[in-house]
Amino acid sequence: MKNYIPILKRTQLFAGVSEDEIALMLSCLDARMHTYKKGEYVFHQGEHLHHITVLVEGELHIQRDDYWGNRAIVNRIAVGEMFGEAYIAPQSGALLNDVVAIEDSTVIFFDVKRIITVCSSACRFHSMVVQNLFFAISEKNKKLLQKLGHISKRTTREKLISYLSEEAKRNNSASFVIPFNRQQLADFLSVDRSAMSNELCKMRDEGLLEFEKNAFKLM
Amino acid sequence: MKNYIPILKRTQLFAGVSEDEIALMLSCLDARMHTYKKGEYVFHQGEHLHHITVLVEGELHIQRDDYWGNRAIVNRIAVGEMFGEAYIAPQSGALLNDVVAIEDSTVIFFDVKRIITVCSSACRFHSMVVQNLFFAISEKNKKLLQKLGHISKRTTREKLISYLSEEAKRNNSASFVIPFNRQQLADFLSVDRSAMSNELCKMRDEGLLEFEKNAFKLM
DNA sequence: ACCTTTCCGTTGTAAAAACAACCGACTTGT
DNA sequence: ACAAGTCGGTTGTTTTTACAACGGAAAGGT
Repeated sequence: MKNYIPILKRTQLFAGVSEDEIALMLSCLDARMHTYKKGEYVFHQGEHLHHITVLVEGELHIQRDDYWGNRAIVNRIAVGEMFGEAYIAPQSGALLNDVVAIEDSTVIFFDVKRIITVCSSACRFHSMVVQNLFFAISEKNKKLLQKLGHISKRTTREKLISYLSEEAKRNNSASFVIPFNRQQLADFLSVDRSAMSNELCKMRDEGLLEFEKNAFKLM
Repeated sequence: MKNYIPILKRTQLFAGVSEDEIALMLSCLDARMHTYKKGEYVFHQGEHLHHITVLVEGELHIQRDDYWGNRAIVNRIAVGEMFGEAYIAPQSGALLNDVVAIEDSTVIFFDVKRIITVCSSACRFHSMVVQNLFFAISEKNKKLLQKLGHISKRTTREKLISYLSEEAKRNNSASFVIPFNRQQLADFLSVDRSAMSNELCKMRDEGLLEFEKNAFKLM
């Protein structure tokens, strides 16, 4: 687990905390590590969570399959990001989604109670972690609102424009690379892949944008 | 402001804090009250927030209008609920939505910095408020995920089934009353009102459900 | 080098949604 | 009591999407 301390240091959760302090806090927060093969499930719909999960290697998708097999990628977790903050309240019910490793992945679990219950003087940086978690959840909240902004658009074209505009803005450039292939982007925006592909090409033909694979350029 | 202390006591934010303690904390948290007439904007898209807003009277809608006038109700704030938790992080940018009073409303603003910076011993219950805010944001996070679950369904019927099923579950009954009229529900689910109305009636004719105004019964 | 798999664009068809327009019932204000 | 406005259902048309199926290019493994 110590190998991953440099990665933890760069996470939102431990921002501003030194590696030495993190090492000390690992036991204080009851940290536990686990690895998953590509395709393995980290969590299943219906489970009850009591931990914050930080991804230190690989990539996770939070996804939901409905009764008829339509898959929606609710979110994508990259190295350094975490999962489970939506379920830290005691009254939170069961997990609503599946969490799947789409690459070989390593995660570290932190006991929620240990985090939000400020412990003895042993953890001088504990309050900073609490504040970091605050900001992190708040940010994730905001991201969900943004995604909602995209998906609530009525047509595939509008969804694409909404998403791509934001990516351009986020990268401060009309050219950028998105972290999804076509199928994943379609799932993310909750539309049909072929229809979306079609719409993308129409937009390209109309001169709205250019793309090659995952690299886009807005005009 | 003191008139609303009983209401604050029943909010998530002040759960477990006595009215006397709340009264003491109001100044500690730099609480400020403001009233709005029906239709007035509490916040406009593009503003920067530094406060948590608690609604103590009336009703608010968080909504977004796109370039072409389509309105999406991102969320609905009832008395006792709060807004602004998605923007408490210092790196949070501008507000992405409008917040509108749809009834004459009264809100109380709390300075974010004052909340998350634990103050001196004067506020014995401060840490409880911090923990409450944690759970509240976490819960809101979860609600957004649930709404995403509805909206990411492909068809109007599926969205309706998803939403209504959840309402039934939440009320522990096949019969329940929803807090939206038809237009608001359509906006919430990001679909066309008439198409949705049509679909609802089809589902009724197929025996899937019954309804009268906002009262629904699933079969 | 060959086979397999994945990815992405393309096409045609059927289904569904958006849109516009209208009407009757019910509220609300005066 | 009347006028104006809101609300919800209905219908027909146009636009958009979902779905299924195919093929070529690229990637990956043996």
